[in-house]
Amino acid sequence: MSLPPQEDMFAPPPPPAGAGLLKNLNPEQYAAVTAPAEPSLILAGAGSGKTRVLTTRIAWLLQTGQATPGAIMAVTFTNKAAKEMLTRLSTMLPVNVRGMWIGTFHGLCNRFLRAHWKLAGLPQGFQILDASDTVSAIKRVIKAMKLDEERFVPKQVGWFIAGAKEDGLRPKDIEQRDEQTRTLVQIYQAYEDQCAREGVVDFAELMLRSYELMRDNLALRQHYQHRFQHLLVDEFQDTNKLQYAWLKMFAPPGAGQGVFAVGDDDQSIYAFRGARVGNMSDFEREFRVKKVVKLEQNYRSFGNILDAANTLISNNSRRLGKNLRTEMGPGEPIRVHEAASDFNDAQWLIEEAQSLHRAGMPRQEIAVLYRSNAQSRVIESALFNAGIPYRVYGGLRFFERAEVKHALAYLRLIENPNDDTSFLRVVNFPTRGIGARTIEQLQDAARSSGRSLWQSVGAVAGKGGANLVGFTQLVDSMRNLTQGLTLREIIEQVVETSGLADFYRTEKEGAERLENLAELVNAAEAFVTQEGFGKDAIALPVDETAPGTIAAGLPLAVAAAAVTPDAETGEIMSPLAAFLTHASLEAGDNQAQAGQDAIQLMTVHSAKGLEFDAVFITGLEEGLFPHENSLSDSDGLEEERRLMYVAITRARQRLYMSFCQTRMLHGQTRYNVKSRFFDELPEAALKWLTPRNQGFGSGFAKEYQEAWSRGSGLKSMVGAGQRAYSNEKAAWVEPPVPASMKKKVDEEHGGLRVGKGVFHTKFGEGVLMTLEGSGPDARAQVNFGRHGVKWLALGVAKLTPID
DNA sequence: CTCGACGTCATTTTT
DNA sequence: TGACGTCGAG
Repeated sequence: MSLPPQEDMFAPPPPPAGAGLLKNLNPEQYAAVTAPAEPSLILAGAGSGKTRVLTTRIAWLLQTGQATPGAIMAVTFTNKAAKEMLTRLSTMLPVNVRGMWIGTFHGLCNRFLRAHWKLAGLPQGFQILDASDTVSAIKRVIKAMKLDEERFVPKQVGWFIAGAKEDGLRPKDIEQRDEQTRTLVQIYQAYEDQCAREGVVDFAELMLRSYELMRDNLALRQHYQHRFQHLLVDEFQDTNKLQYAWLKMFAPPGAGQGVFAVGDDDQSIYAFRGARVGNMSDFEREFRVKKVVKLEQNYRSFGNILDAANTLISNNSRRLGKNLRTEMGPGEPIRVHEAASDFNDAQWLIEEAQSLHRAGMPRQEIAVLYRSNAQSRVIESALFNAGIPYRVYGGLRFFERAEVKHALAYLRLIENPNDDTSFLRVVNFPTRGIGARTIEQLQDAARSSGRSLWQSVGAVAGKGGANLVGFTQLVDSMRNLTQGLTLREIIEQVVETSGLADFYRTEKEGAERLENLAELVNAAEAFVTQEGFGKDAIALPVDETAPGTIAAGLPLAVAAAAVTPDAETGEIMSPLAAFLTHASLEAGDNQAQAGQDAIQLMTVHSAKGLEFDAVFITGLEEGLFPHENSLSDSDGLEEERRLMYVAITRARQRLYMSFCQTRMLHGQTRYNVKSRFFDELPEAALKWLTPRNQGFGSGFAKEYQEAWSRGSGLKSMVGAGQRAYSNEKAAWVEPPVPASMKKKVDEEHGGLRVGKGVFHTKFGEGVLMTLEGSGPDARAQVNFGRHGVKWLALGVAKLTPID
């Protein structure tokens, strides 16, 4: 390892290289950033400056001359994290980002396979199937094999295949114990053949194919192991078996020098999709990590919040051990609220959120977290009725939208007509008289000849055949028309020529879809102009030291076979192909109602990595959180607890936890018991907004516990719960209504009259039909005509009287 | 091909 | 409850 240049002994000593970078680091962070180039495991607690440590480490390695950009690889799970890293890095140093390999596992695999497509046995312009493409491809295989889709559900078969790949298993490696497995393996094999024919790979294939190539090609492996002196891994606790094996392939040899793994075992919440927390301790053992650095100083939350998090998580066994601390003081207590129903809970929540907002907190800084997506509905409708802007995460993403996928399918066909998935998607969209029979005939023809649908068009005669030929001519003409155009022009051309634009222009709901297609053009433009990722993807794996070749050290013969760039431009992909890859690899933002200041609604899972001034954790009920499906084994419960830990540690200043006695779930009312997690929190950090142990009394809880220990789930308790509820209901006391709130409601009440007109920000004008209740429970029934008859809570809905 | 009726299902999810 | 997929009728 090279050392910083020697000081001139007569000159005043300059500050050591990299000193500026290290200025405001705490001792733990400092130790991590400046760790020697040997395997390091950094246990980074929530809010401990993990990203800062990672990026500063890279900057420090570069600035002290310990590494060149080309010797650094940094891996993340999400595009967002990768971008964040690049952005921060560029503020620290004027670095040549191009030479570094910073990206997601899949992004880097793509980069690697683009460079070595020939060795990997892939076509040069291979395209990537996203999750839904994969399912539909598998569906086609199952249909072609004439198997029962009831027994072989495409989605589940997809899990089987992805699971196998993530265990590093090809069809031949799978033990076929029973008939079912035997058939699954046959499907797997047929699916692989189909992918090979069509020149496409799925996400898991990106990983597995690169892993195998590294494993089987000594020269290549030596090249990369020599090149990457420093391998940095983010969110290490989320790696699966294959990803860990992949990392070991790239790790510099000699006990894995320079592998810098950052993770938090307490935030491992993805076991259900194959993540192995165990990789952390495996890494520690296999790489002989000398010293684990723990980042325990938290810069995000106040003391009560951290106390809650620490106390809760201490109930887990099998931890690497870590305790967060803060210098920010205890702050406010955690506010706990019990509601009679999910409806009431939502009303309370938005009233609370509104008062935070009135006190000056931006809505963006308020997050509502829940365990499962279904829980968002009540809250959404309450927010909607009250006219409060909100944003729900987790919806359809940009590149997953139907109209966008249609446009991409045409673009993919231009690149590769043998892409049957794309062919089927748009062969009759917009409709051009090609029916199911015709397509079936075509599929039969293709199957028997082992060719693609496109290649089999000629073989299908008859009335549908002519239309099919028309379709291929259309795609051919698009290919001709777009020759030599810029990416932007190509997409504009295709959207028009394909008939998509006209289709959506006539469609009554088409305006938004047209906007999205216009947005696709913008995205393409941004992709081409963007520094870093975009250009990298196009002018790929050309080594920074000698354009057109890859780095020295790789034997010539391998090099020649490995990288085959365009002789003139050095490009190995067309901008279009690169953009299509980008579209598969990055699904885009969940751009719901972006722009305005809105309350953030999301699952606890999607909140990981985020932070907010105020956080509401809702639905803290047994069976929901922890979820009933996770209770069968202790691993499941521990993961739920980690999930709760993640939820708690999202909050900076203010944290609310709420639960309700009854909840509408799957069209049935469920009667709930508060979450066991309340028993695992420090009493001193909590402040109950509602009287404790009201509502459901111990009677119900006991009955519930008994039912549970008999092995029957919560579902069987619905009847019993009902009885208990009606017994206990009389004991329920409404919490005292703050005078201020009462007054406000009364005032609003005052202006409204049954039978008179009212105005609502979302529904417009309506007629007030009924007024009932008082205080926070005051409700109004309003007929909004076109929008129907609605019940609105006066505590939240903005209703103004009109004459 | 389009539309409506009916049946089924219901943690968590990135790439 | 409600979203989604499949199937049959027009």
